[in-house]
Amino acid sequence: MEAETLARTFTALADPTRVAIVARLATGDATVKELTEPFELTQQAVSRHLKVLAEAGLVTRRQEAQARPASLEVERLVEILTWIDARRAEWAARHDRLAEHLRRLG
Amino acid sequence: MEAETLARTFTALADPTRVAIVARLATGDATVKELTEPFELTQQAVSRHLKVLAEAGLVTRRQEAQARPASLEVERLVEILTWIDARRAEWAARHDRLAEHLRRLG
DNA sequence: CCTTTACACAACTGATTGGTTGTGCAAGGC
DNA sequence: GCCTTGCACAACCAATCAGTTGTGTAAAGG
Repeated sequence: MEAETLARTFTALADPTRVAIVARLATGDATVKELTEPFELTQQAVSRHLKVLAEAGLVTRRQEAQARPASLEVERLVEILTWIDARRAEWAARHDRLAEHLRRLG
Repeated sequence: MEAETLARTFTALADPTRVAIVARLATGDATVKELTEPFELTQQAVSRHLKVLAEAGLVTRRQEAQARPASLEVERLVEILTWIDARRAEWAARHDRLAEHLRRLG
């Protein structure tokens, strides 16, 4: 994944409230109303946070009578997971080579 | 991990340049000078990005003559990885239950 | 010593962010 | 038809951010 796309996803998660919302949505869908109370925010604030998450592709919305429940898009999270694991692997490979080098020397 | 700590880490990665710097550091340590050219930034800009990454614990600096090379702190990345995987697991468990439910019905 | 190298700190600027209040609107219940 | 519910859009505000230029400084080389 390119740096820009990834940064956009990270930007959406660069806020404690949104991180908490994502954690909440992992346990089940929720409406704006349902998120308003626990997070002590106005309905508008929650609505905006969900919009940011939706624009980053971390969340999808659907219509259900007057309500518009939000669903977590786990695919997006997995993309981050994949990227991080790739970096971790590069890092680990480098450190393995270093250890091997030191082993040969000693 | 709490939402706030995690958001701080995500904030550091909420910029394409810093994501690219992290990717670069995964392949080996680098000085400010070495990062300036490929990213077409001033020395000061790179220095600031590294400071943000360091404050988030994603990078450490060390002194080496006049230079101050930056090292990736893979531990921090692993913390993100762990958190995301936990959310993914919750989400998956929920969807398994739903599938089971539908299977029983059908 | 004096210069060069590699870097950090400070002040400034324009853009973005997270929050607010105010308002509008579509879907149901009565 | 009217009221309530659930939500989104718009305007505004203070704070933060990413970048710039300008300047200071510690370490190494001549």
